[in-house]
Amino acid sequence: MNNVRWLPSIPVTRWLSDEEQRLWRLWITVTADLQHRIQQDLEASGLTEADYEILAHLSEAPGDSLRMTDLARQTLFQKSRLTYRVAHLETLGLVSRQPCEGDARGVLAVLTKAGRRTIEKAAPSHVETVRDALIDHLRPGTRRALIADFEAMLETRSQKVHGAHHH
Amino acid sequence: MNNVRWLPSIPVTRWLSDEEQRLWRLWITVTADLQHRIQQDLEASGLTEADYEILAHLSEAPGDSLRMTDLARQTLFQKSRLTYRVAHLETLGLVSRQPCEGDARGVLAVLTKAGRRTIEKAAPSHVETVRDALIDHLRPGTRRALIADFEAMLETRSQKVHGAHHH
DNA sequence: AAAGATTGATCAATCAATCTTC
DNA sequence: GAAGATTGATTGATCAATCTTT
Repeated sequence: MNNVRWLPSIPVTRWLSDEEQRLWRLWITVTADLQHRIQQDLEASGLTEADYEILAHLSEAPGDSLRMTDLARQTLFQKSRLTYRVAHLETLGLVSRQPCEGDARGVLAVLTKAGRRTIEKAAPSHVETVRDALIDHLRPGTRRALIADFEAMLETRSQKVHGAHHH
Repeated sequence: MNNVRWLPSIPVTRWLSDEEQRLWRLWITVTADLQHRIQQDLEASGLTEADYEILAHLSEAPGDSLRMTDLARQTLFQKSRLTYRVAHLETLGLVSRQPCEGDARGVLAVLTKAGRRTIEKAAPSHVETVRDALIDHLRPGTRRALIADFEAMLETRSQKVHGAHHH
């Protein structure tokens, strides 16, 4: 697998070129600004970014519900974080917890009617924020190039992970 | 300034197209993964992402030092967050606080020798992580396109902010 | 024992005061 | 009073147990 292992192993740091440096700084700025504006926008609905993500995933799930583990996978949250956030959403009346049919260990997080109203009310301005802070500023060519590079990147990654399993 | 203000103001939500949606999901995934791997990598040096940023900015500043306010501006941190993080770095012996010449209100954060050793030790693998989780996966054309779009975006933004000042 | 989920303790981030110096 | 910086209180995130069911 490691086809250069017989070459002298000199740990040379490949520092960023001026252009790469510039891109990295811009990336940091744009990302920070994007996140900040998303948070600002969601304040009007009394939601955090994490809360919005949870509600969004539930609203797209069949039966407006998901098991905690599946929801954790989709949102990329840790289990404990999800537990705390869902508990919070429950106090707001936006989500309810229900026992899981056929598996007494499981817990189903279900979007309530108030939860659906909330996410549907918050969504338009959230999308507008994402557009205004990112998407609308990327030209069609940039979008296509990014999608291609990102997908190739994730493809490489999943192959690496898969490859690591049978060493 | 608002050249469409005489048009009927129908608040139509411009939902994301399939391609835009795909890009946005990829962006979220890539960004989350990038951040996660940066954190993982810095653990070896006992630093958080925030700590690294602070040390990095200090190491590039003249005299290895910056006033708290300036450091906050550069890192995009809030003042109180910076106070807590610098206090922590001080307990680690990586930064020291010194009174500010000529302005008794100011506090100078100064990189110590241990601080410089730490950042110089952490930097190579940090850069490698940034490359491996992002930069190296963007083709030259994608990089140029991104830089152009990002810069145009920030330019637009600063004009808007500037314009808002003399309403 | 492994999977699903929660809890307690700890650390980090945020917001609204507060304090000092300009 | 405004700028520079810190503090206290609160909320959020994380990690290592813990508990139950499979």
